[in-house]
Amino acid sequence: MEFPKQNFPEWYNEVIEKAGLVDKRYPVKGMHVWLPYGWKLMRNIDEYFRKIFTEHNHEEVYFPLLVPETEFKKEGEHIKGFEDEVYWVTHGGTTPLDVKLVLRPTSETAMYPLFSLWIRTHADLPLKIFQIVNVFRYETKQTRTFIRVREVHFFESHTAHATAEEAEEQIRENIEIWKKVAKKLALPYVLVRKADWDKFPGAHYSIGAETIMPSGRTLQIATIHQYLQNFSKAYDIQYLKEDGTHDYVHQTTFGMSERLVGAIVGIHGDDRGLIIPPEIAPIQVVIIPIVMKDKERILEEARKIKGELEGHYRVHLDDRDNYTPGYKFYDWELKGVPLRLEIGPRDLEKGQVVLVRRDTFEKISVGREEYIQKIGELLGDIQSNLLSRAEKEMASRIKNFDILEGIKEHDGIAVVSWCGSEECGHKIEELTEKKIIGIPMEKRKGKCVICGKETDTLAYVAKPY
RNA sequence: GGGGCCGUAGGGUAGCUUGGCAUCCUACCACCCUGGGGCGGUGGCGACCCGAGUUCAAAUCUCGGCGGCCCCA
Repeated sequence: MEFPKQNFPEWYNEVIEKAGLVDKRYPVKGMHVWLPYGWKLMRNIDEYFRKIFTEHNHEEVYFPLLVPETEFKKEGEHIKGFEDEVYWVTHGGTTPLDVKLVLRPTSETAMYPLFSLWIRTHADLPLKIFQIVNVFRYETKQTRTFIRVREVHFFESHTAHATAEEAEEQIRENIEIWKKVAKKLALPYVLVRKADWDKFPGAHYSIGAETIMPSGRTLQIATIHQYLQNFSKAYDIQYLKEDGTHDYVHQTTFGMSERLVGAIVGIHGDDRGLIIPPEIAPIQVVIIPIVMKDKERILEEARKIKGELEGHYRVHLDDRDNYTPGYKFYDWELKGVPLRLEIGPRDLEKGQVVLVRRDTFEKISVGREEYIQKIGELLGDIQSNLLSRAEKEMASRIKNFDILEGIKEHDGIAVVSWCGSEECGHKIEELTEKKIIGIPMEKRKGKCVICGKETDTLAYVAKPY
């Protein structure tokens, strides 16, 4: 690595390419190529989404990429929020289309016309589906790999319920799912309710999971939205109740994206490169044979070890002949493999292997009779260590402020009392030159930093990506 | 939204002011030598973002396009 992590923007750009996550040279702005190693990481995350949402009674579907303009424009707030940043398909070949098509920026407008056909009676509810697809947004701001891109690898779940209470219950369930996801990825976060002017276009309210990157900027890594009947009225999604009357369904969504990879890179990495949490690492253990005179004997032993570990862990044997062990150490550290296993002549003699942790660089010699189990313990320990040290780091960047002074310079989240009015909210944003990224669940008595009114509402003020 | 910097082999660069043979490092290929923290040697392959203009001549100057990076709002 050429850049230290302190130099975050440069470090970030360097590590994602050198570690083999993406190739940014694709000649369209805001779009990059996923390389095998990076794609495997993304796919491991996707697989977890499939598992956890299936356990929570969601079913996977796939809707088309193109949405007709007529459907896209049905919900007023939604279209206002997105019309400036969608890609339009205007021609079929050389023939102009009668009805233009948009590349989905998210799939509400693709799905809900079909929801209207699928949902007839209360027996059809709740409906819970998800899909993992690419969405397109014509970002006008500076693009950043994983963090702000024009083609986004996206997860979205959509639910429909009979009552507002059931939709609220779904929001609570989504939060529980998010907690599991965050643990799996070892990501620290805070949950906030978005300010009214900042909620998802068309939503009744929005909840965001926000984390803090090393630059001090916050990154929204998951969003949960309560729509109530805002979309069902626009798309005429009605069901027949037991009493014979009709009502519109109540809807929620949950979205996550490749930003999670950006967060993992930024939050866990160090001066030597990536550190990938064991739970989702493409390779959990890399075996490096230290081959000297006994080349064949050691390689044979390394292959045997690989065979022994394969049923338990995701393991890779680096038997490249043209590189020295030292080179391989640096290489796999850059790629963030959580655990390295060295096997050389000395170990062979003693019937042991050497294990080296990526998070602490601790070296552990362990006998062959117990090493399989020890690896499991170490991987678990690395996972929890990554999370706890990231949580500590994040907590140190969240600071209370009684006055506006100092907030501008604070690298992280400033917590202030706020009366909740849009007027005072915008003043806070203007004076601090930052944004209210949301309202924490936590309440505390105080006086609004702008108008001085008594309040128990707090605001998180930060510079978001 | 505003400002600035930039585009030369796979990657990183020199050359650009003052137009004329494109520099070095790395990677890659071949052979030799090696191996518990980025081995070394010899030889080789490989580039001026795209388009238009000025000119005898453009990496270099002018204009446009595409793309990248940083900072500020």
